[in-house]
Amino acid sequence: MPPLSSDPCLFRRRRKDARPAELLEAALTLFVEKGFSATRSEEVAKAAGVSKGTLYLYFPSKEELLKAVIQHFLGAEIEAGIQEAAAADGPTAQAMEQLLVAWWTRIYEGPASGVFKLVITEIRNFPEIGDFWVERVVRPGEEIVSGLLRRGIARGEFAPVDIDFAVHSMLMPMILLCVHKHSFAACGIAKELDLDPVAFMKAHFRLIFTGLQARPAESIPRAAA
Amino acid sequence: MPPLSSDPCLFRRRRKDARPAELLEAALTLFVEKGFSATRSEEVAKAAGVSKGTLYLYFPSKEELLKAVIQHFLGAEIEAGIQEAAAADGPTAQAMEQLLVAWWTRIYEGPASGVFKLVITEIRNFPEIGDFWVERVVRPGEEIVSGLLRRGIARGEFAPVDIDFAVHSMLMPMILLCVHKHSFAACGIAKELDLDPVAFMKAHFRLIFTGLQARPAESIPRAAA
Amino acid sequence: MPPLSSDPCLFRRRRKDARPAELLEAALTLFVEKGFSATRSEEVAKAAGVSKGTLYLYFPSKEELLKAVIQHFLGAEIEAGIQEAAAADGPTAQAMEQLLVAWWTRIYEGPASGVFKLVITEIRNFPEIGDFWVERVVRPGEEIVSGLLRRGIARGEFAPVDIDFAVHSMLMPMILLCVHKHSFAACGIAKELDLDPVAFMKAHFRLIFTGLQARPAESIPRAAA
Amino acid sequence: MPPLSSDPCLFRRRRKDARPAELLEAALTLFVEKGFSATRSEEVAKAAGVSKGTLYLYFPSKEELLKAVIQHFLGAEIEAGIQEAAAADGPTAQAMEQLLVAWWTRIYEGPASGVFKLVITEIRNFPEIGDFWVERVVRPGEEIVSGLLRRGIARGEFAPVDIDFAVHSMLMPMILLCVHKHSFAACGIAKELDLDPVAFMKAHFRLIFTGLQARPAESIPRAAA
DNA sequence: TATGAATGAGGTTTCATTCAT
DNA sequence: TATGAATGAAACCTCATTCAT
Repeated sequence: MPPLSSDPCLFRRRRKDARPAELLEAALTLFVEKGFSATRSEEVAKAAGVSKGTLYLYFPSKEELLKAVIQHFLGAEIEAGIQEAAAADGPTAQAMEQLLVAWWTRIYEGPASGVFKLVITEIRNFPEIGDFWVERVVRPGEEIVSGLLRRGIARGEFAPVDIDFAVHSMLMPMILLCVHKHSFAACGIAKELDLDPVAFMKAHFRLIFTGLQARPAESIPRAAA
Repeated sequence: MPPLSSDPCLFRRRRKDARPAELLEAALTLFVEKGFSATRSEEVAKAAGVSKGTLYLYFPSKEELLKAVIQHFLGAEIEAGIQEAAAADGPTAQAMEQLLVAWWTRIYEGPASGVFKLVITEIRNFPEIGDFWVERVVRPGEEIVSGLLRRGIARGEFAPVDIDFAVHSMLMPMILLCVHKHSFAACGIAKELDLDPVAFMKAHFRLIFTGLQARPAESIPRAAA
Repeated sequence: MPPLSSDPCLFRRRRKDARPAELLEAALTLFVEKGFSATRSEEVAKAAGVSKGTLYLYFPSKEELLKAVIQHFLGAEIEAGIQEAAAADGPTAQAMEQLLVAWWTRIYEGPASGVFKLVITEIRNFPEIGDFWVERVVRPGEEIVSGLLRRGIARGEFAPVDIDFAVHSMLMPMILLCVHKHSFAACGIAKELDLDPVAFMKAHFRLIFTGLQARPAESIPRAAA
Repeated sequence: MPPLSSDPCLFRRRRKDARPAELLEAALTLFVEKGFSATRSEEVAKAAGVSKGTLYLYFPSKEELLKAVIQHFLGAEIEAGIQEAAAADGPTAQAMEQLLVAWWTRIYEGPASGVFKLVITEIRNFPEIGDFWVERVVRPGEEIVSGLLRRGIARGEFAPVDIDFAVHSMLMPMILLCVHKHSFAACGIAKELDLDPVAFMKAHFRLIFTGLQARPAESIPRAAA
């Protein structure tokens, strides 16, 4: 029998190491569901299986917990997106569609989707959140898409549209989809109005790319035309 | 001589009649800014220029105030949209662009924009809100757009796309624009990333209509093609 | 047609004169039902058919209203009892029974019964009440009964018992009957336990008088006997 | 060596176990003194030596505290009375006098006396109280006395009076004595009118038993006789 | 490290009282 | 005289945070 005592308490040690992540997960779920103010810190502790006091061993205040939640859950998917974008190859529209659908499906289905709602909700109360949100999420995310768009325009695959506007036309519905998942969809209200998110993503990107690929002349007739 | 005396107190009466609207406006501003939970009812009262107690003469509880706020600020713009949509004439894309830009510019600039953020934030805590939100906002709004889209497809102006998806591609950025106005934009964060909302609306609708007007064959090449 | 205007406003005048009594009646009912603290002054006003402000034209505060209520409703029945007691004639037990049953039936059925509950409930919060209560109710009431008891003893009709104790044995159930009317009986709780109050009064006085008329020797055997 | 460590904190544990009783005692005193409505929950807490918040760790609301108070202080004395009544032996009047004086002296002197005033005062506001009051206090109390009365009548010791009326003639002064202790007597008002409660109890029961033991023929002459 | 009893500032709501009309 | 809108002190209750164990 191996000596158990070499680690004073392996089980406790494991629990201890896992605690912060468990607390962050519980906090994310509850903050997204009820909002930061309406969530009691004891609820978070209980959802993570610990007592009120323990929460304060890991986070000095509820507000710090909020900031930690946002920092913890935003990074990974953006990083992954950047890597995959760099590897995108072949016809730009096709590559982008594949990339963006895969990437946003992961975001939509993972915890990051909740962070969008949380940040939108709380940023005016805690503006410090804004800085790293822009730096770590907004700017990298936009750069992934704008880089590929620029490539498509440079190659003559896309019409020379305003890059910023096009990026927003592409991504805003993705973000709202995430927000929707944690507001209306989570209520089970108006189910007949619900979209299949992945099917919508595909249809949306195809519609946008169709618009980008059309020669301007074909597009909407001006009053003057 | 007109009968003046039927009203015992004209000044007080005027104040009394105006109070609910003043309180609703103050409440909307604060609820959108700080969230429902984080807004103290006394703050609302003070912002409306009355005392704590007066608020409760007009609304029986903070929660009822929230519901009244949402009901009060959503109706007008939707109604207006319906009327204008019925009058839309001429080439569908052109008519829609004019209609939607005008309509959403008004929504974006008026108090209704804040209601989107508020509803997204609070609907899970007060599911009763959902019912009239769907009935009075979501469904009418979608019908305005889907009706015109169907007309465009019937006339052969648009490709026969999935109507629901297209409606969402068109409107989701509008909604997120409203939400953005009251979260990131209101913080003054990352100003260099801000869009001019009306210019974006125009570019967005044009991009979408371009996509809708293109014949399918022109659109994104499939891997199999 | 007689000139109506000789009295500026006869109807209003009448109302005005009746107001204090109407308010006092409403206040008594509500104070007895819910307690002084738990009764809102607006409720009293509404029950009397006037507005909150009007109440304060007649009584300077809620507390003064309470005192006025107690003063207003306690006097009459005691006065009447004294007069009737003086006129009581014939065999003392018989005369007392008739007097007491009639007297307490009126008290039980009239507003004075509520005042007992009210005074018991509130005297510790407003000790000023106590002085005139003792002077105007307790002492006169006891004197009516003790006077007759003394007469009965002097005439040899009753055994020479302790007068004070006998008075209390006679009257305490009367008072508790009044209190009961406004607590348990008013709830409709345990109806099968309810007594017919007048029948009980008769039975009670007869039992007491029987005890008073018995010669001591007949009474309860002592341990030493 | 006994296992000490199973209890994480003996001192705190002791306090925690004692808290409800301490709070109930403080609440009884204050509710009886000032009435339920007029007692602030913070006063109760302070009287029990804890802070406002602590009260709410043990009782979910002020109203639940009231119900708990009434339940807590009524049971013991009734139980004891039942036991003693069952053991009562010898001549019924003598046995009853001993039993009732001892029993009601304990009630009068202990906390149960206050509960009478409290229940009378609050039952109309909280009718739920009525059910267990009737079941646990009124009915058992009446049965103790009516059982012994029936025995006395069956043995020919008492005249065949109406049992219910006699029970009330006996007990109502006891109850009013308790109420009096917490209203007039507690004010120090009209001290010259105060009775010695135990002496009164004895005199009262003796008077009643004398009445019960007299043959009806001896009793009050009717007008018709 | 973990607990949960305790705190008390602060939130929502009520209500006695005032006062302009 | 009568009203009822308005006030703000004070009530009930919550909850982030602390700390003794």
